Amino acid sequence: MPELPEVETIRQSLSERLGSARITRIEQRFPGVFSDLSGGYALPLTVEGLRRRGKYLLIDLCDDRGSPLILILHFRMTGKCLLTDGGAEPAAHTHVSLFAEDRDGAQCRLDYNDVRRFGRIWLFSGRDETVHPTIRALGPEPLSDQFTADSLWQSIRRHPQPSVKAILLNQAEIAGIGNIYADEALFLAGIRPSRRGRSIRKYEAVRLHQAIRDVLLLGIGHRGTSFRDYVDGLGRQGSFQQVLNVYGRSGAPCRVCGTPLQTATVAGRTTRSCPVCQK
DNA sequence: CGATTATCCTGCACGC
DNA sequence: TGCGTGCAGGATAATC
Repeated sequence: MPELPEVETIRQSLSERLGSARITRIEQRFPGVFSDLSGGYALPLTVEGLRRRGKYLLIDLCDDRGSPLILILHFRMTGKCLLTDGGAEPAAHTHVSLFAEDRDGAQCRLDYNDVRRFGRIWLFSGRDETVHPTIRALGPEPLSDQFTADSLWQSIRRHPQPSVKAILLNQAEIAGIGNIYADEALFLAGIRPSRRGRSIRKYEAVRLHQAIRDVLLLGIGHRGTSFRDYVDGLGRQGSFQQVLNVYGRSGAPCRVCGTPLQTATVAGRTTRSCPVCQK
């Protein structure tokens, strides 16, 4: 379930080698995962850089005629990118393979693998990721200056009825938070996930804003959370799962007060919290 | 119209 | 051991 820190780590892990590669061939196995321009481009495609927006990985490309293109990936739950020398056969459930050569002329291959087929890949002409309607509708990047305590406070005020967790998961309000980092941020902020937006006070929004930034930066620092499936673009696990406070710790003692952590369904998602530390 | 719920999809843990 | 069941969850469609 790659969220912002995982997608950022994937971006970093792929940047060095893929960031200057030339894609010579695209092989598509399972139809439906990848939607391209129906061949409206000329191979090879030169990679000009890798960016991220929310949970989306953006790969800037330039085709053989000099036309800019953008490849957009969303991993959803179990999507993975794996960059290898291409010696081994692609793993099971590999839906798309990009055959490429790196800066040194060495062959490499980027496999998109997704056992549950929830993830999607799009190829658009141009460089503007906002041609993708969902990306256009995304809220601020939580690690940018656009995301402030006041912008979070305004987001909460726009949604008095839904739970504060639902607001954090709403990509149109804040981009990139998923179930793991929502639970962790709410724990750090000392706020019960089921609290309705209308019950949140401004000082709590200020705390939550700081907690969101802290937990995302911590997640990136640990190179992501390898709780179940996640590995980066070179197949390496992250380590944030070792220091999670609540996610996946139902019934385990709270690291702060020792009370058993509780589980509930909030915003349609399994939600863990400390009944004592979170008010 | 905003909020909530169902749907997609497969591997794995679990109980009997 | 084998089999059935439920669960994981991001975005979107459907429904309330």
